[in-house]
Amino acid sequence: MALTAGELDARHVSRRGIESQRKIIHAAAVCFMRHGLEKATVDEIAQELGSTKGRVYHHFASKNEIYLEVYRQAMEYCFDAVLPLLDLDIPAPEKLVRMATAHGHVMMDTLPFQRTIRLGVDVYLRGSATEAERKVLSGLIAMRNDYEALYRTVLQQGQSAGTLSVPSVALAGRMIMGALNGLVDWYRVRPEQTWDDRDRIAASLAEMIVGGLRAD
Amino acid sequence: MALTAGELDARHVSRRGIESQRKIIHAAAVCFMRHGLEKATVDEIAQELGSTKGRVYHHFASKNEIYLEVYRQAMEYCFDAVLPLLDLDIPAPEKLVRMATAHGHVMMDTLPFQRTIRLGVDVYLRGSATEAERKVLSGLIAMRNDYEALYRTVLQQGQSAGTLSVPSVALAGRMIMGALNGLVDWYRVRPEQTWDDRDRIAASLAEMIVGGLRAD
DNA sequence: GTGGAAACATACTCATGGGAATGTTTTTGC
DNA sequence: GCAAAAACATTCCCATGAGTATGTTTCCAC
Repeated sequence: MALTAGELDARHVSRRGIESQRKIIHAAAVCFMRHGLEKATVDEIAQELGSTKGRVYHHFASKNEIYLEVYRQAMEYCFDAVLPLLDLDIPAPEKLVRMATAHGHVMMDTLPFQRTIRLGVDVYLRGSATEAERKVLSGLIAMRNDYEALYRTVLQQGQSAGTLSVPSVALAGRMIMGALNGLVDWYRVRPEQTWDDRDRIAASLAEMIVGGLRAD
Repeated sequence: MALTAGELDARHVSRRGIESQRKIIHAAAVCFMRHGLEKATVDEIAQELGSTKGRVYHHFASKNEIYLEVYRQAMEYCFDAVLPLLDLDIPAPEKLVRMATAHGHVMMDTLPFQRTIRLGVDVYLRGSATEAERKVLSGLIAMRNDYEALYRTVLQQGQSAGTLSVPSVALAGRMIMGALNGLVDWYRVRPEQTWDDRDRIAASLAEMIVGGLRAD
């Protein structure tokens, strides 16, 4: 399931090259967030790096490939933040709140990446993608589904344990994802904002979301 | 606040012309949903109508103008469905559930329009828009905010009446919108689906969302 | 220290699609 | 019923931006 970086293209190995790739991905995410997937040009991404197109196309075969890598990175951020929480030995409602809070943090901390995903998702790449690219995209969409499944698992556990009252696990999962991902639509980074400020947002949001699912 | 159709351009008046505009808007929404805002070409929109570019550009000055009109239409669908419910003399929690359910229905019934909004929102039009177009966009964004304010009003009423427990009205409003609008990301139209099926989705979703805000 | 490959920059090609210009038909006001 | 304006269709222009080809420089292996 885990798609290793560079699946489309196994040329790059050097340490410096990897670092350059990372920077390109990050610059691309910022540009995608600013101007959208199409309006953001490869030249602009290069400029964001204080560089030129040549550098970008040396590391990536196409703009699509860059987008896919941003997508993958965004998903990895989510998994890294939430996976550890699954092992916690706490009641399902509390675990859900913890997971949702963590997800909220990721949304705010990696905003350009998460925003990029929302901008196109499946609609981008339609037609104008190679067969290989489409396969990678399918894998990423599956990855996203796997991520949502983490929440459904806990929902199911809570339902079985009687700590949660969930009419439809699938629908509840959708609801949770929607409410949390909505963050990227309205959250704006403010320099003076502290971690505590963001934590209040994430925790409060998580509590409201899970609150509607608690068994009373 | 209410922006009348054709604000950008007051040429069109005839009954037939209006009808043609409506069809163009609808075809555009479908195309935008299918291929995204940029990938959807004006030629494709025309083809969706069984027509050509000439027709489209006779009624609209630019592709941007079409997008703005789709946006406005989407918002009108929302207002039309929810505004009447505000006069209902029922407790805030119940009213919220009714509003949320109605909104859910609109999301599913006018999917192409609602999906189009999410595809670009503020990010689309950046730079490549005339001053007039940007002003219209500002109005539409304000309209969207006014819509969310409807929910905040009821939230505040419930808070005051003690029927709701809302730590942050602003945040709760965001949460509700996010959870409901998320519908357009995963909902797929199925021919065999009845109104009752959709109502179960909308009602169940609404109940989960508001459930977390009830005063216990 | 030198050959060669990786890591870029520079300069080009070329398809695409928005929009304008222009022609043709249909409708409508009088 | 006849101008004339609206409602289209057809054709063309041209800016834009993805991708390529070809340099030039930097880095590392040996």
